[in-house]
Amino acid sequence: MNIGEVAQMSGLPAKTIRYYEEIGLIKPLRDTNGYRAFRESDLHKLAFLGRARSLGFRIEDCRNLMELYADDARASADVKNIAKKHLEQIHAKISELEAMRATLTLLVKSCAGDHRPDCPILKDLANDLLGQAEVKETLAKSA
Amino acid sequence: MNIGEVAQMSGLPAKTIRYYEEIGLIKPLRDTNGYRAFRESDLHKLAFLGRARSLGFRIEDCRNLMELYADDARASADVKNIAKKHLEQIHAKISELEAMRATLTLLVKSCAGDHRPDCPILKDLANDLLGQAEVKETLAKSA
DNA sequence: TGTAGCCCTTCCAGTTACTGGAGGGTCAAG
DNA sequence: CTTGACCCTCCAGTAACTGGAAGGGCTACA
Repeated sequence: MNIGEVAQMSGLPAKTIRYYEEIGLIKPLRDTNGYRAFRESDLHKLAFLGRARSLGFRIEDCRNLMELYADDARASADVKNIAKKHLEQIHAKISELEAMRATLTLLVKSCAGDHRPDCPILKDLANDLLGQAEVKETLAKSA
Repeated sequence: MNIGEVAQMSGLPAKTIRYYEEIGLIKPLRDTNGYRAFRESDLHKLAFLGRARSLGFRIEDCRNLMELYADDARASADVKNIAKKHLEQIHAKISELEAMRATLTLLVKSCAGDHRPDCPILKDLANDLLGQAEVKETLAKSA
């Protein structure tokens, strides 16, 4: 199979597939004309990678997961650990984003959004630091 | 003020402050010894940037927001639009992450996590593509 | 006056996971 | 024989920093 076919079947862009080869995730054969010759096992790996990436696993996690997949003597605990750590990071990211969302939602609601310059969003961005007593002191000292 | 002090007060790393100067977000003066000499207005801008970044605004949004902040004739609608677009992207990202979380949570729960190789997580990753009828057909044709 | 230690400078490289594009071979059809 | 759709490699760019090397400046203390 040429790269176009595997791209089609795996849903990954050809560019990405070349990149995965470059970083050693797959090792397709080569035809005499220099074209990559993908075996079914390569396609399988690409599918695995696509699925893992769509679940947000980082490339290095994907590499480890593929190694575990290939290792008949693996312990499922190793797989589970990778997944659990990833899940924790997802939790953390969601929390972070939800905090942003909460603040931004309030700010957007409170802004008139008309032709006038008065804007609670800008006020919030500006009035963060310099109202703090600690910073005022520091500034006073250094003056 | 030297960069160390503003770093302290703004909570931003000195490296980041230098970077912000490099991309033109701030323009501190220079002492005769070549050290950056920050005014209070620079510190104010850095605080603004820090706050905006902590709400997840991209640098280019920050740049636009700072321009609007400096423009007495701004329309709050312009600010609100930037914030609304950003909020939408946060929504989208949260949804994406929540989908991942849902799937991963199930997978992690279903994995024994012991010394045995059997692992539903790896099964899920592997059994995505090659079970699909469409791909089977394509493979059959090209064989 | 020397030197230790911390602060500051610039510049270069690396991070993540691709993506776009230039410049140029290959192949199948008409 | 040319046209168009493939394929190749290599280089650069993305976002927003971060780390580190190499070197100069400043203050304090012996």
